[in-house]
Amino acid sequence: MDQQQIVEILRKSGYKLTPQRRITIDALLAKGNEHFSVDELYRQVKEESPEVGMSTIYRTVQILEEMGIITRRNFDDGFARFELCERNEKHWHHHLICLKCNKVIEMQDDYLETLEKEIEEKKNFIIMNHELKVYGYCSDCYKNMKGVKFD
Amino acid sequence: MDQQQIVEILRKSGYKLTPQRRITIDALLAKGNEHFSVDELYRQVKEESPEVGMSTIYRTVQILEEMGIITRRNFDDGFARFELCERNEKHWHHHLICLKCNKVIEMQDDYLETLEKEIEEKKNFIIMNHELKVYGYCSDCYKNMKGVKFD
DNA sequence: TTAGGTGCAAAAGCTTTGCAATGCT
DNA sequence: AGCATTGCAAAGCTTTTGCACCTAA
Repeated sequence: MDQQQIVEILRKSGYKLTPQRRITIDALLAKGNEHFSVDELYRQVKEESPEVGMSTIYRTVQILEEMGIITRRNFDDGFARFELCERNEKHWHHHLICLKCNKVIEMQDDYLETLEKEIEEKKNFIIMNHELKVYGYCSDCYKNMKGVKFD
Repeated sequence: MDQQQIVEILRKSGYKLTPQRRITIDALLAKGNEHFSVDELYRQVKEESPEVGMSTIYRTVQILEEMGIITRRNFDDGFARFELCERNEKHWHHHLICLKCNKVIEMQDDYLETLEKEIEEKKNFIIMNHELKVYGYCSDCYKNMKGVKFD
């Protein structure tokens, strides 16, 4: 997703393209695929335009989230973080997390397509993104585990 | 997990069993398997003991989380929610979260059995628990959405 | 007895909002 | 021109903390 596409989506939705919004969009595109907090975005925007207010960033981020351009992620560190959505190449977040060594194994595949269709039909819910965390034991830890093993 | 087990865990960890804590434990057990916010818990506790302070609830919840009796869930709606841990029976957490009104729709079904088998085989990973969050728009919000709609 | 727990109120820290001024379209 | 948008400051929110008093063990 590039600037032009985002601007187009805003226009179609009846939002005005202000300089502040353009700079904010630039700033978040500069983050690439990395997640960012509103404050981090604010500081990056301020480098180019020091007069922009924090509330403008919050309001812009709100709109962009609503439009499905960015998604909110939570890392339980006290503030919300966001990430650019890749709508066409699905960029889902699947993680296998080992309870013993805390290793995080990333899953590239999207196993959930069938599941999604079912949810959209049965629950009447428009899916924009999802996040799956699987907790358990990686093979190494399981091998070396003392005591009771599970199945 | 019942009151006695929880009390036992507290005792073993050197925490005192105060009336406030006992009432709080009763209140969260009354929530069953539903998630609850600290405020919801606070109000339930107040029904029985109006003099209990909010900070006591916060502090008790903190301890219970640390002991592994409850788990924190974040739905990005401004406050933390908690859920009783079920140690032995697998208790999956599936939630549909509306990006607009923050409504959380719980999914009772476990759609992920096939997926699990695949992961265990392909990734050589012993699954103990998982958590799936699906973000999108509930039907009401989607109906009233301004501008571009997605499919 | 005494270390830990409680209630209150105030502080913290992220986020939202009211309002007058400003600026897209 | 008309109405959305902005910046500022103030308010709102949940959550944490300081402190004097209390209490379970």
